[in-house]
Amino acid sequence: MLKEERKQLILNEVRIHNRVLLTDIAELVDVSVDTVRRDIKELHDEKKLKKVHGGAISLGFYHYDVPEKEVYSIEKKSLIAKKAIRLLKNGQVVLFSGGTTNLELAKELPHSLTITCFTPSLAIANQLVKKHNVEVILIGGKLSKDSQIAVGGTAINMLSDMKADLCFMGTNSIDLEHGLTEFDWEIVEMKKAMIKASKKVVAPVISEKIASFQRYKICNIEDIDVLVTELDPADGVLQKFKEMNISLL
Amino acid sequence: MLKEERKQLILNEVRIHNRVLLTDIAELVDVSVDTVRRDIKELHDEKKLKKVHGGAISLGFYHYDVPEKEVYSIEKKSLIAKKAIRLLKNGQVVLFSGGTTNLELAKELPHSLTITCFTPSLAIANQLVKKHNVEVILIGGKLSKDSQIAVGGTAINMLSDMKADLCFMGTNSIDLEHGLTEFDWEIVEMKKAMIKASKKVVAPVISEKIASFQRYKICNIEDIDVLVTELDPADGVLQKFKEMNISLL
DNA sequence: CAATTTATTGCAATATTTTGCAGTTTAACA
DNA sequence: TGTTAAACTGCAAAATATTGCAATAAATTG
Repeated sequence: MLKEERKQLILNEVRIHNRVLLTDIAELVDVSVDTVRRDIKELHDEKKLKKVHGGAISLGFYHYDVPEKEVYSIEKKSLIAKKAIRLLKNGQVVLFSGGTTNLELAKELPHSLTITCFTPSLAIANQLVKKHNVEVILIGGKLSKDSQIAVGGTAINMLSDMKADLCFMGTNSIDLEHGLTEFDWEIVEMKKAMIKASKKVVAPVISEKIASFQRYKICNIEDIDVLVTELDPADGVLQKFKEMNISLL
Repeated sequence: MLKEERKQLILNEVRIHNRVLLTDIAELVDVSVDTVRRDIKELHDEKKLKKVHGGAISLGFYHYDVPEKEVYSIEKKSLIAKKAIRLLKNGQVVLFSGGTTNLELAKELPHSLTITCFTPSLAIANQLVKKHNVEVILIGGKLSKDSQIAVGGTAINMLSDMKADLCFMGTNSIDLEHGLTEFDWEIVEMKKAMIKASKKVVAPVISEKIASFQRYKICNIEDIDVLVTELDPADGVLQKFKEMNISLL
């Protein structure tokens, strides 16, 4: 393994977990702790992370402290992303909605994957363009200020002209009875159009969002084909979904 | 095996695996490591990959989290931006092409300004959404990898349905005889459509780009209404433009 | 076409970088 | 304050980089 590669891996680990232990990395890439220590020292000098006793932590984490909850949710999202990526195959056309879980998914897409991605989300497009083998197609329209997602007629029209193999539908609220729901009507319209434009709908969600609902409905639970959570598919919380014939990951 | 063949092979390996080892390539194509090293050095100089100790890694991989690339001659661009902003009035509809000068313009837009901005550029949209009183409308389409601008039929269609008050047309080459020119045909098509979609065309350009031209033509000099440079409007370089009835700023 | 230049490639000598190890020092924590 | 894990130092082996050079192939020129 190249040194630079190792350094990238360390940075990525820090980004996902906010901290790394020298010993973990050493074991992971099978080099001595000394080497990892030197790598981290260099990254520290490059101001890419903060070296601490026993390992390193992310710069952002150190300066303004992220609430504990947030840290763990990044790890959960990363796990969900890794699971969801297993659904992707070369040559597919994929539609990404917005949301932080989908953002993590976009970040962690392997560079070797050759797919075409449609997205109305600025943040996700920013990540996708970094992947050399991913063709990115921006869905245009008025940018909703808070979610940074293109909404409105233009965007929905563009969606009506396409059919994706897969849609990663991020969501804030999912509930057995109420289905997928949102509080912003413009976003609801977009998401409805996205579901219509896809053969298969995948919902990557953190388990804490299960059994919550908002004002406006996007779709029924049955409209979801695959549910990806950070939990084990055998977890009790998910069994009702399984009974409704939704694949779990 | 030809040298260029080898270089293509190396690039391809990097594209797929995100890294190559000198020794692997040397064995694969049966040349000495010295030769491979020289090939990789050239590719590095061409900025096609990043040479590292023991091999090379892909640029995208390396720049995992470096969103902001340093802008060349930022002071001049900032001055141009400040001048160009004087052309804006509340309530206007403005079209932004890509380019670093336009990016600087987007960054420096005052928060008090209430305008509607259309842009096919990811980087510029990123800046514009930060301005609370700016409504941003993303022009969708296939994202060109290097320029990060939406191009193609969808984007051009969207432009054909609109009329902006003003268009900030960034450019790499401007010349009295050849007009505005570009080397990428897809971008040329977009820029043509943008000019057609605007009542008034403003070209913010660094003076060093004056009197240079590329392969493909966007428009004639006369199609430009206002030329904004970092120079004093009385500067000798600009007088020919004044004679052609172009406003200087 | 012959002569000359230029580009490409491999090799050898030397320099530099990377890495792991051992010994010592420093910092964390109960 | 003593114990332990981690950090630092210097060092040597291995891998990689650099440089100059010579042999050969390819292109250019008169």
